Amino acid sequence: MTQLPHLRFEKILRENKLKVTQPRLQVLAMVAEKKAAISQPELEKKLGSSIDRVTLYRALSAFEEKGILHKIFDLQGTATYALCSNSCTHQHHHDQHLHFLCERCNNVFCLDEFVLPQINLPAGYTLNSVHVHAIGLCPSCS
Amino acid sequence: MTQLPHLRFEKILRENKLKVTQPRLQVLAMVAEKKAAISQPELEKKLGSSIDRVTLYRALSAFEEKGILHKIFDLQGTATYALCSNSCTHQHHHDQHLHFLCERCNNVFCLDEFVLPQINLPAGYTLNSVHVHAIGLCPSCS
DNA sequence: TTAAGTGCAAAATCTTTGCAAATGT
DNA sequence: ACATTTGCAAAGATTTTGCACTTAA
Repeated sequence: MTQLPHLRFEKILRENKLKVTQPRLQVLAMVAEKKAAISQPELEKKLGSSIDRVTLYRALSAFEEKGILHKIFDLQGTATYALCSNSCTHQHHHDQHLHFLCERCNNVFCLDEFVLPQINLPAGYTLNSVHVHAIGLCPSCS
Repeated sequence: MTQLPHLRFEKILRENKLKVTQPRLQVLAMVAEKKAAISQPELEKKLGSSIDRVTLYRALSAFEEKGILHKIFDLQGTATYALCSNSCTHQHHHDQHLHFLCERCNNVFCLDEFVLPQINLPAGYTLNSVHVHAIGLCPSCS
């Protein structure tokens, strides 16, 4: 967290046996830069023609597969991506997630530090993880 | 609930100022028939060529707009649709929702009757509604 | 050196739009 | 009779695939 971003991303890529390439570093930097989760179209717009659309798709799926990013669907059903926090181990990754979806600006915020409540299910269901989407207005839009 | 399905759907359509047409009745019947939420591709497959793909899209968006169906995104991000329960007023519709997403069969189950827990948010956020996605194995897959 | 990753072109999906014909009230 | 809805064709958007060239290790 305190190291230079560039080195941090290199480390993440190496740890996941992915080659360190310009496109991947650019995508990670752009995802990290925004406080909220970012969608493929938004990334594409911001990256302009510096990397190919297909490369972006492939980078995002590789990152998702490795658990570097996690994918959240916003209110319109568009996939958005956010860096998994440091505390987000592979275990934890599939566990608790609290996301806030703003109805006005449509941003998705990950509130990892907030603990989720217990969920009770009918008999017969096996529970593996819980995703909570809180919907309303974010601080900027309130 | 006790009336004939066909009449029930006619009533729903009339109440929402939508004309009672064959395509709409077919879609509603098919959604009601399945216990889990159903996706557009699945509906399209089941309906075969009896109604046009475009008509299906339009029916689904009309129903969603009127609050007749609600839309849930499954684990792959595909939109699925389920009938709002009778107790699902326009108010309530935007409130509490507990959905179970099965990792194995990928079905989405609405567990409307289960009460959602209280969610605590950081200062600055205005909460309007909460969607909980419980993920695991449904009774058939457990 | 060589396996992995990139970019381009093209295919495959998925979703929307325009408009004339058909249908419900 | 008239506004709504449908079906078709076509456009637009999104995502995936194949393959030759490039690049990181």
